[in-house]
Amino acid sequence: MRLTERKIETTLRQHGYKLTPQRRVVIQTIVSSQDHLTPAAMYNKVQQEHPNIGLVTIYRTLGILAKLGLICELHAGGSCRSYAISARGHHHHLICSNCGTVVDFTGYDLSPLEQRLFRETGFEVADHLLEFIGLCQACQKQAT
Amino acid sequence: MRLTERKIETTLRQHGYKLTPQRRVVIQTIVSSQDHLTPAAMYNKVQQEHPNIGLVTIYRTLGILAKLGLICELHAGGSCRSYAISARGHHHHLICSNCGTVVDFTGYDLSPLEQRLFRETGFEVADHLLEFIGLCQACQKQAT
DNA sequence: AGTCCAGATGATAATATTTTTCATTTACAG
DNA sequence: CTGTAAATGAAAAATATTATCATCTGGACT
Repeated sequence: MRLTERKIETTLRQHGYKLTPQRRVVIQTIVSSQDHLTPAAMYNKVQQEHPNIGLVTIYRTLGILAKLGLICELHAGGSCRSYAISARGHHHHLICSNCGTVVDFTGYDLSPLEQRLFRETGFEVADHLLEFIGLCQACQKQAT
Repeated sequence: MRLTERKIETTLRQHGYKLTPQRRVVIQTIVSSQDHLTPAAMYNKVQQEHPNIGLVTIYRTLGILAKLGLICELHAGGSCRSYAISARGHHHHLICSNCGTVVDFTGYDLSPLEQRLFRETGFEVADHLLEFIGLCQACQKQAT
């Protein structure tokens, strides 16, 4: 279950951020996008309807949303500054290498592995990065 | 077991790349480094002993080594253009968020999960990205 | 050891990306 | 409605990355 526009706006306010029209546009754009967006890609999308919104605002807004955990930074696609709307709770991502579609999944627990790693290496694992790259169903058909 | 200088040099030759002194320096630097290096960081290291090696060469060499799978691109650290020497065969990384040390580990198989994802989402998974971020033993003690 | 040439290098320029600065505007608490 | 702290856009600055090109060199071949 992905976050809704409303939920994101509430969270922003709760953290003392103002809800400007520009921020609403950025939020709406990322919520309604199935794939992940770089700042530049989002700027292009946003420009079509709102030519007065600057790239800097996109950067700033994406930065805030990422800091609050409302959007997720993806690495497996081309760019490393690429964001997708977040799901509630802990989850991981499946990314289509062809169309960029991002699908979330939950229910995979890495803590047994983290414990193994602690025993074997002494590393105290604090976080992890897990993404899958492949072809979504639609793009598989297309390739046939 | 990490790749050795010799193994990397052999592979380079096998692929038709020349073994220049500059490339030797880059290889030696990354092989002897415990942590991951960005092009800029490697440039700084290399500059101390070899002030005549240009940053462009660092970029080019790291690009080649990455393409041949001799070094691994890491994302979990600060930068997304950060490389560590590769281990033989399929493996994953543990990265210390404090000192940057990279430890490889093997023996963790994600294919059951990939199969589950295929059943549930229809995604045909081709690759994955798995990194762990935490504190290595030395940095844990230091923090105490 | 000497020759040759595809490939490599470094300097420079060009391009792309991200962050800073700052005067002006605006959301929203009171 | 007002005051103010925060946000915005434009421009500049700082970083990061890639392309161009004249020159140089590793290594295959004698």
